[in-house]
Amino acid sequence: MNQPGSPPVAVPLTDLPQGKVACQDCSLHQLCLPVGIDRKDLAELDHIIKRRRPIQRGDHLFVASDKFRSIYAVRSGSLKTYNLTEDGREQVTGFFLPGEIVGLDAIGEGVHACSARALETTSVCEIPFEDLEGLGERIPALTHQLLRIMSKEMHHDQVLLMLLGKRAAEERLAALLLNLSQRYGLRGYSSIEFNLSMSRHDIANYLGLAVETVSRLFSRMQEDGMLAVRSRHVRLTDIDKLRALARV
Amino acid sequence: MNQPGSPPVAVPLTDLPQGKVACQDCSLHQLCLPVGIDRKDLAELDHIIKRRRPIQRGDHLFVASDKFRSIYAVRSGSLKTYNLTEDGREQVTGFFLPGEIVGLDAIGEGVHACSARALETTSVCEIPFEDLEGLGERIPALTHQLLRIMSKEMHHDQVLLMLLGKRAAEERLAALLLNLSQRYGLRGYSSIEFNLSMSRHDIANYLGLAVETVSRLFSRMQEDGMLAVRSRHVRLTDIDKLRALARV
DNA sequence: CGATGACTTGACTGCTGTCAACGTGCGTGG
DNA sequence: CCACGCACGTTGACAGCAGTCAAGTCATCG
Repeated sequence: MNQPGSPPVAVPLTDLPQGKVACQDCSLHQLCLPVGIDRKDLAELDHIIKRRRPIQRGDHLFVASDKFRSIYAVRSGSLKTYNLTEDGREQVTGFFLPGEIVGLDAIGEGVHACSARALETTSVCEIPFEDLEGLGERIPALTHQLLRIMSKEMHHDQVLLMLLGKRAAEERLAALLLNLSQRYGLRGYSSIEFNLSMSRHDIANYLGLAVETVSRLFSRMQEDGMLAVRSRHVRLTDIDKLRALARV
Repeated sequence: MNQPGSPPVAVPLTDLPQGKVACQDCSLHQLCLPVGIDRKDLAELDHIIKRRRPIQRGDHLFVASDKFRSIYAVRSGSLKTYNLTEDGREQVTGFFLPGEIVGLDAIGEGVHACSARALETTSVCEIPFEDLEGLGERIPALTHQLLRIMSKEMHHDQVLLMLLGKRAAEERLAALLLNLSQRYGLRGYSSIEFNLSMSRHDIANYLGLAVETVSRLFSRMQEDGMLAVRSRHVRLTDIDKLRALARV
């Protein structure tokens, strides 16, 4: 992990052939940028993508105010994105699982608007944006999928806004757990039992709560029989109860 | 205004030639979709745009779950977008001023994710999304600008997330006022004196606060000499103080 | 096995929401 | 033109949820 105090720097990563899986053969095919793109065009997309040595827990993929060059698809592991206030407080704005795209909010200004940091050992596919735009001119389906992904992320942000603006602490945590459950499910993992890759601190931060509050909530929800939690391992034992709580 | 109780419906609007200003001649040219697009291509864009009779304060431009057909550029007036929770509570997610684009978060699902309602008499340019995508295939600059706009809106959401998650009530209001100030300025209005088109209720809702809190904050900030407020008219009398408060 | 960071639990405080009453401005209709 | 009604906005009193501070437990890793 980067030492606190020293300003974070995105780790410079050398290209390595290891773990190179073509888009066509990638298990995340159905969740990622390739959705709706035919085999031939996929080969072209594959061609511009750079695959890199995995980054370690705590390493930065990019840092706010870095020049924007690429967007990134998570291949394995997970990331968080966050912003810093001037006085150094952090706001976690998202968690990214395999198949999800990070860095889209930098397109507008040409500079990264947030920082992205690995929650565990994580590999990503780097997609140089200039190349992607060029490719998009010849493959409309690619642009359409990019627009869809961005639009969905806008939607995600709005759900989060709703959580932070209108929901009590308990509802927020329930909503996050159900959201993660669904996303793990889509990725072929269990949707009722999973390991959180993010710390209590990150969860609290994302939900706009204090760590202690999150901790108390986990305990209470366990007492109430809706989940079993031991450290970062969570099992949802009463999804309906959770849903009622989250009102989703 | 729609009667409370009856479910809101987007007003069906007939096309009218009135107030028809071509994109080339529109004063919002530099703020809107046309940025970076040359004169010839602009004529094509102009061709697909529909201009409509103004909608009245309280009318809906679209409602969440409406089928997605078009995005809209605000020509004059202003809008708010909002979501409803299942139990009917509202979360305002954005205010839109002339030159800003509404409806982008519907691209992903093909269905509007939020509702958009006029805060005052408002005219919009309707841009059918299918046509726009088609045009984008021939005019890459158009797609680029669309991506930029979406990316900027993602950025806006993240700033708002930061406000709701990490900021005290006073900082939130200061940040909103400075943000509006800047946006009014860009549009050629005064950036230190303006009329809010949104009610205290909408402001409170947007900032995740109670109306009473917002009202108290306006009073306190006036006592502290950073602004003068009378009903919806606001004059920022000490922008530096406001900035210090908002920490922007 | 000890050190360090992550997490939990408890005690207390304070910000902001809720409830309530009152003031203000605007449009409508007599 | 004025009186009325209604929506919007302001102010005050009070309470509760969640934050802060503090201490202690647990887990992980060298």
